[in-house]
Amino acid sequence: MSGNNPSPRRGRPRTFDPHEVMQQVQDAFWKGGFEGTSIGDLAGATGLNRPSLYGAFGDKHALYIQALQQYRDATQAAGRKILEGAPTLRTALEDLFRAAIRLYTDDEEARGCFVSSTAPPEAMRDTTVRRELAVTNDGLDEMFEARIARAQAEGEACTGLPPQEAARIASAVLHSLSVRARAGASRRALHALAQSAVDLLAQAPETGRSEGR
Amino acid sequence: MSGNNPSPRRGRPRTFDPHEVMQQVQDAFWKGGFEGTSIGDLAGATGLNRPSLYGAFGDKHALYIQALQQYRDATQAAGRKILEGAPTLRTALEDLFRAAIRLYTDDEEARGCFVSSTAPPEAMRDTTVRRELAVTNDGLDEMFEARIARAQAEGEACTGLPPQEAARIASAVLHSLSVRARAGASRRALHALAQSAVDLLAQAPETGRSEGR
DNA sequence: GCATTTTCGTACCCATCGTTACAATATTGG
DNA sequence: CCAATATTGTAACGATGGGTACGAAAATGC
Repeated sequence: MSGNNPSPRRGRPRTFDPHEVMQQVQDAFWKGGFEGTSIGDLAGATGLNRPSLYGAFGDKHALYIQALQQYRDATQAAGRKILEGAPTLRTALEDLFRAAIRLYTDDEEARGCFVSSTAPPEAMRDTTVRRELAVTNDGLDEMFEARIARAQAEGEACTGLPPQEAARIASAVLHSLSVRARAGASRRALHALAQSAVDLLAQAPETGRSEGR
Repeated sequence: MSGNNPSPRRGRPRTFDPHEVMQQVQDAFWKGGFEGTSIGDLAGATGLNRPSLYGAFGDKHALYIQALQQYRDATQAAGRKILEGAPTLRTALEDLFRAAIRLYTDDEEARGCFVSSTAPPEAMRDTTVRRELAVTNDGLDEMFEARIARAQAEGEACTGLPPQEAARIASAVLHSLSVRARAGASRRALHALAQSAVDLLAQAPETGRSEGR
């Protein structure tokens, strides 16, 4: 309560903010993948030198795993907030897909989702990465399922599919948006796919179908 | 007509079949990705040495591009045949997704689709890879669209979506099956996702929905 | 048999990789 | 002001990366 610094540790103080550095590490891995990004690239992206990275976060593999986790925690928390904040399932899905497309095509760069664009090549030889990838996918499924179950409880869902299955279709759309964004697809094309999926997953109850647009 | 060899070229003859070697190259890249697979790995997988690989196919990048193209040509030709051979859209999609799942989980290995598991990390820095990825995605979309348009022409489709949009949802399911397979999802889980997608995309015309299973 | 052509295989080149030793620097505790 | 502690930056290590030079080997054409 008295000092402003919560823990003034002994020794020379750090000249960087670990969370900010991890964000820059994530961006570097996002562009080049795990194997395609060297420690030198990470040092350049963060502004600090190799030994500092090792001292603060561990080796390259630990750095990458932490980046995966930080990305998953941040994006899925934001996703849940978007889904919960929308009044209807249709607008919830529209808002979430719109946010995803913005994230996947930021800075006019075709970068896709960080996890599903960089983790798969490592997942076959690296069981830790594979587990992180699986946890990320499961998190997406559960995120959608919670919102779809709520819509059904409110007498709104009209898919014909149980919430768990509809949720996995929604995750599938995210997977596809990522691959297509990474391939350079236009935002217009990505939005078209998202809108088709919304039409399929959140058909308005009273009207037949394909009324909203 | 006289000689059995069509073109007995001069010089020492090759001791390998280029197409078979390319298949082994593809398998090696499939497991480790582009950056994660060294020329030494390729030499080990094919049984021939580095200079022979260079002489026959070019450098590592050219090797990878050729593997991408060969995979796309083979899988999409097989996919078209499966789709066209099925009597109804429902069975067409079921057969194709079943074949994809078998391909993605071959040998009990969680390998996913070769292209969408290995190309994305390179696609941001390598425009050739990005183009190959885009061409592959477009090919998938067109493959599905042709079959869905035929179903609609036969008075069968009942999605409410135009064939082009429904086709892109079907491609999205393939993208997701690949990521999930690479993450180690069980075949049961993959088949469940595929079945949900079929129920959504190929609802039987007379019955309401979710009748087939 | 001999020149020509193509492939094979060893051996090597240089750059870069991930990682770490070590000395200099900057802080805290007393 | 001095010991203790933690970070910083340079410089180096061994290993491995992609790519290639070059002579030996195996075929054809004459």
